[in-house]
Amino acid sequence: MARRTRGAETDTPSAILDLAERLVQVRGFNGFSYGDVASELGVTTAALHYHFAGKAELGAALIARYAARFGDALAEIEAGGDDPPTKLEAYAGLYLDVLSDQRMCLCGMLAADYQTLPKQMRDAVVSFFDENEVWLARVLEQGKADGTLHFTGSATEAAQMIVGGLEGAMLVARPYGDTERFQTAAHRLLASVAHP
Amino acid sequence: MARRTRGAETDTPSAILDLAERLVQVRGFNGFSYGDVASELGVTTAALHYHFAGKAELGAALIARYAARFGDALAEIEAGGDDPPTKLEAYAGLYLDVLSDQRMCLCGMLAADYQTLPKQMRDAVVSFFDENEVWLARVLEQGKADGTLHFTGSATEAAQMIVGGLEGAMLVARPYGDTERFQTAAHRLLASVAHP
DNA sequence: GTCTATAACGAGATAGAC
DNA sequence: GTCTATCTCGTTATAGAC
Repeated sequence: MARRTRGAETDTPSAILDLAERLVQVRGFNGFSYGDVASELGVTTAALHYHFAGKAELGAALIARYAARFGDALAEIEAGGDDPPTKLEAYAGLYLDVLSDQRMCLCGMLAADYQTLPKQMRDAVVSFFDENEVWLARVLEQGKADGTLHFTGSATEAAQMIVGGLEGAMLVARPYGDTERFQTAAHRLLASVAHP
Repeated sequence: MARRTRGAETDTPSAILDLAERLVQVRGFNGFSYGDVASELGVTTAALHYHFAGKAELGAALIARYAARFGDALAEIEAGGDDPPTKLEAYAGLYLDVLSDQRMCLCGMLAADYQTLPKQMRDAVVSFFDENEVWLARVLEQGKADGTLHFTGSATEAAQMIVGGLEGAMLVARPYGDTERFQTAAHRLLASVAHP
């Protein structure tokens, strides 16, 4: 047969990215190796080097795919046409989905590893946060305009607090293995921009 | 001469802990080696193994010392006798001090590395967060009682949000190299338990 | 208490066969 | 596109001299 049309993880590069993504989200960028990915995939590390020249390139590809997927999810929320408070809930839901899979946000994890990352990865991590904050700030402005949200200071500042707050809630919830803990914190964070 | 009475970092074990602590806070537990500490200290790795049997023991000692120091700082804030809102500001100030030194909170960093840590370290990380939350919850209760703080839900839930929020604000602020960003987020977090 | 020496292993990477 | 084989280096750890 030729090759699957849309089966997502049938090709090797995607399978590598899937495995490496999970490993980074669970163990950190310095906590996994080419060998880990190769053995889980049932190939040798040489095969990995064929698809991704080195760990830096693999890491950069991971962030690019993750950011694209996250961007798609944001666009989908936007297209939903719900009111701003509901959009914020949906946004927090994206984080909850990741945490429910026992993972940390990829870029939150890489933020911890930041000082050890190759340049290309560093810039991509910062861009991820920038994009999230721009999207959130827009939703917050919408809410302020239509009266469904109420907060002091700039929308950007509020957006930065929400991104940091959600990342931190994930970070701390994981050692406790407690998604409830995340949800409670997330609701409190969102409530802080919802009440007059 | 005999040996310094209180010069803090004159003895080798303390010097090892100081260097290792900074390395973990900057690079993560899987981002530094005995070799890094040894070369910075000007000794061999064999000398390190004399003082700390292995990386797991060194890591456990790091958390124990860090938690003790943090506990002392909390007791000092408590002893200050300020009102609850001022105590919360002082608490956030502890995080700012760490971040201003270009470091992540030791236990926040280890929370990211959690899945790769030896058991003894895992338990100590969770205990650190527990102690912080108990202390914060007490301050929040005080504030609620004397009318200087106002929040919905339990004090423990609010405390968990604050700890997670501050850790996340640090986590994200570091890639930006922006302490202002942390401070703005921290003030917003504290404001969410301060206004009626 | 620190050193030299060395063991034992794992990690990232490459060359060249198939 | 994947393999075998190999290289080089870093990391943790130990034995024994000083």
